[in-house]
Amino acid sequence: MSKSKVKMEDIVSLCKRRGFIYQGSEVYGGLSGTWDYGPLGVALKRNIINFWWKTFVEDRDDMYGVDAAILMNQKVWQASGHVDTFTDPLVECNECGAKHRVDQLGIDEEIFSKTLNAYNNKLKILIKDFTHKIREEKEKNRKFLNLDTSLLEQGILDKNAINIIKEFSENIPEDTASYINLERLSIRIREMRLELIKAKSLEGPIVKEFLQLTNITCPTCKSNNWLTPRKFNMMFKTNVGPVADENSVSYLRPETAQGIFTNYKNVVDSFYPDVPFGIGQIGKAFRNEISPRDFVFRSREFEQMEIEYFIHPDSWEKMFDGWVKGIRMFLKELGLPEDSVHELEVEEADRAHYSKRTIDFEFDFPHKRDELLGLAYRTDFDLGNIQRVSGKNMEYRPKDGSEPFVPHVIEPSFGVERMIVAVLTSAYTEDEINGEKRTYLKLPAHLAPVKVAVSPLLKNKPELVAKAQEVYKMLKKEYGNVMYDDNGNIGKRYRRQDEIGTPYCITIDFDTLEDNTVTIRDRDTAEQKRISAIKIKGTIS
RNA sequence: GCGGGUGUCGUAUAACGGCUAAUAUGCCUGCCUUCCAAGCAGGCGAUGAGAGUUCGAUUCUCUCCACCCGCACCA
Repeated sequence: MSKSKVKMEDIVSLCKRRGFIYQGSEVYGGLSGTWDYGPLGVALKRNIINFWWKTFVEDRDDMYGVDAAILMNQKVWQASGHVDTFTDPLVECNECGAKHRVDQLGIDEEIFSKTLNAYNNKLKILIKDFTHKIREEKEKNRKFLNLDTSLLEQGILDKNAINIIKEFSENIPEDTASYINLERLSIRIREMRLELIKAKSLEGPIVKEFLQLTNITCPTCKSNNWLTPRKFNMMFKTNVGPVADENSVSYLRPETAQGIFTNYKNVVDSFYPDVPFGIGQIGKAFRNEISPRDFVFRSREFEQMEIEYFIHPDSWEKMFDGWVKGIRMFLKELGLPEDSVHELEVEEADRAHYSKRTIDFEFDFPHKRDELLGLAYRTDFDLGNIQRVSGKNMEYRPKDGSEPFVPHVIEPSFGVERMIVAVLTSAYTEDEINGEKRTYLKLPAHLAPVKVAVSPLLKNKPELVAKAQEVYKMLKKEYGNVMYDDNGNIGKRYRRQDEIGTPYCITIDFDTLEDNTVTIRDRDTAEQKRISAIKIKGTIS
């Protein structure tokens, strides 16, 4: 597996030193998986985001933008399947401590299901026994209290038993052995009920026992000594409003896509675009990753740029190919070398069950080759779910009167942070100028945080400074991201600008005062041209 | 989450159970400098957090936090 020759630590160091990216909450010792953007980082990020938006939304006739709320109705995440699929049952190995997803340990489903049935039968027998014993106690006219009334409410006990217990529960209990036994039995029944419910989602003691008995071993250390499997939810949970109860539960969105699907109908109602059309969105998403890693590559708070492209199911292959081409072009303009980008067809077994085709675009990152973005054909899975759960019709009615249909979607999904790492990795370059090493960022000009730096050749010559200020102000007005730099000597300034990827440096010297020409220096070649000051705008792209 | 490693000025490194914690670079002020990190003078700036051992801890021990590597996990 290939990876970049650029070292992540060099990029991290440069990002910190030059004000691109800092550790989140750094003064307090940091917070795992969070990163803050400094002045140059936010500029780079904005440039990437804006370029994406322009390319895929603004410049196209078939695209619409939205910006949905991060907090959404909890039904969104039930309908999308995130409440289930983002709740992974994990089990920890008692020998080596490694954690594994229970559903990936190779459990035989048939045997497991039989086990659960057997357990359920055992439970039924206990309940029968319990009911029977309560009757006996009544006949002996014994009194008892504090039996678990939730068993009654859940309909586990039959009506007769309920009546019997109700009748006695308000009376003072007699302290008898049979009473204690009954109480124990009721607790046990409740426990078993709970265990059974948990086992169905692959957690709890039943699953633990099952793993031991069927001799399922730890993939890491091959031992068969497990702790009790429990759930790990990747979604950040919170409560909306002052009362923290089940109804107020919400989640920070783990992906932005749902904000698009939930607005699909709104956009159609407002604009009634012809199919195919797409909705694009850029925004933050949150995932409580088990282990954030590799600088900003995998963090707990990240930004996505996503499109849901709504199509007629008959045309999906053609549309899919169109997106592959569009993405290739986009990546090229970000300055990513073609031989560092790899398109990986995701096999059926590995892709989401609802996807008929997925391509991962991978990149040779400093840590390893890893996923940069994904392109997935999601069929009508999402709109279908919304239709089912909300009861609202999601069909699209073609203007030509042909058969209505629920549109299928093609989803290109970009991670902003991954783009940034990829762009920095591609841009990070070391070479030599006059025998001296230099480090510079070979950023495409349209992404550079500073587009052009303006310097007076000497800063103790007022006439040069005045002229340089004049040129600086003119360019600042035009481009915005222009820097005035009079630090140290001219060579130093060039190197500083090289390191932050400024493509052009303009120097005002004594000739400028005479014929109004300046020198413009190219970052990559370090070559200079002398041009008329009024032609600067036409020269820098 | 496990195992291993690391944590000292912004960055990269050094040192030490005790004296003012060093060097380079960067940064700030001033001087100088006619095109690729020149020079001079002055200055700012650090032992991740907490506890313990000790007369004294940046150094030893423990806990926590963060990052890096491997494993595992990951639309």
